[in-house]
Amino acid sequence: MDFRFEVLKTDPSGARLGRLETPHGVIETPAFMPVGTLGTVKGLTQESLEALGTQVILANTYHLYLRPGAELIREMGGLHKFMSWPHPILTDSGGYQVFSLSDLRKVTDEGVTFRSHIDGSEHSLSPERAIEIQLALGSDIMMVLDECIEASSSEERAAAAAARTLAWARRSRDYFSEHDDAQRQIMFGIVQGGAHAELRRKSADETVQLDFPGYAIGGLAVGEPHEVTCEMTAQVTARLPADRPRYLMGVGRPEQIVDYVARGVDMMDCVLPTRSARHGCLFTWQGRILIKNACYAKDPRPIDPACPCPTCRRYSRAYLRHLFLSKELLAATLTTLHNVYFYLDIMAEIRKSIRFGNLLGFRSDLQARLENSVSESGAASGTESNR
RNA sequence: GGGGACGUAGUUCAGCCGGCUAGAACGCUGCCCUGUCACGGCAGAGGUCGCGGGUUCGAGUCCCGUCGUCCCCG
Repeated sequence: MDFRFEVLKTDPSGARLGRLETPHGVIETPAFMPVGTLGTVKGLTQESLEALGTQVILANTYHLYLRPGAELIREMGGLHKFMSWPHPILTDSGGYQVFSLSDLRKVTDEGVTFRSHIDGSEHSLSPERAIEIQLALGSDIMMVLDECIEASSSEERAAAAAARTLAWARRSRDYFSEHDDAQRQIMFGIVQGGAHAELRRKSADETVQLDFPGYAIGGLAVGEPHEVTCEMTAQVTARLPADRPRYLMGVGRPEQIVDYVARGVDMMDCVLPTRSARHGCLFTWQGRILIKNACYAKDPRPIDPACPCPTCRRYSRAYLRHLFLSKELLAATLTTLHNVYFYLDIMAEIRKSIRFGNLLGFRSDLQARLENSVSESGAASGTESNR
């Protein structure tokens, strides 16, 4: 096996500095994984991702299965080769689509039946099939198929989804162990349990029994308050083995990420930096900028004067706003470049602060900076960064 | 000189035989986005219907005048 995870240092907060070796390279943790659902981080080239220092990206089983198809990607030599990304890739199983495409699917113990959002055709995804597809894609880390539910779900509903996810995890593991000929991939189990602490603990314990090389925490940040996300995360990480990576799925905002890391999370992914960029919301060390706002029409400054990213080195807010209002493609590219850089930068700072045993200090600094800028009414304040 | 069209939000236009609290699209302003169906979603501001008379219970809608724009014929 070319996989190895090691925790290099633990911060007083509970945060962990680590490294996850994969056949396609090392992931320094805590890590943020930009989302590239269809084998592309929308708006960016692979060269750009590399230049930004992206360690690992996330792709999606359900979407790639529908188009261009798992077999095609296998024939093309696997996803790494197909998309020319020789670095680590994590594939989500399609479990989230069980949740987000809810009006197009039907869930049973056997698996999920979907109607394609592309052409309406019917497809079924079983735990085994999800692994089979991910074996064809050849991702470094694959996820078991799980059932993600609404944050407001009752205890009964959450218990049922957790039980089903556990049963699916067992089937996934068994199928994987029988079909993993190349042994170049690993699989993570997923903890569910809704917003119910007792269920979260139970799901964590039972999933750990199945002995996965890493564990994900799913079904959070789907509408519940941040404090609840933190509490559920803490309940779970307290029960996960310390020597395995933990992946909190689908989070989060920059200031929230620190809180998750402080609860022992090693990996995260989120569409926020990429989707928000395409919708004109830019993250900076001084808070968020809504670049479409009129106050930036004649603003010659970059998004963040302290940011060394390719966009901030060269382009003004006024120009970016113009690109946005004109619906130019370059708007998405330049803003995504910045937001992804910012997220990776935050992670680098987080790792640095853990190395110094001071994540909580970093956390309060960040909080203070963000609050300061908000009180100056967000937008046009010309404050320089103190980084 | 004669004849004919048209003048309604910033823009392009809808408003049938008179009953509207005058609409749409785009634009404008603001907000949202958390394992991506979605360069998307939501909300808001903005009009004395060219102007002046008249008919009518009631006129953006009908009549007269007037100003403006455009077209056709001399």
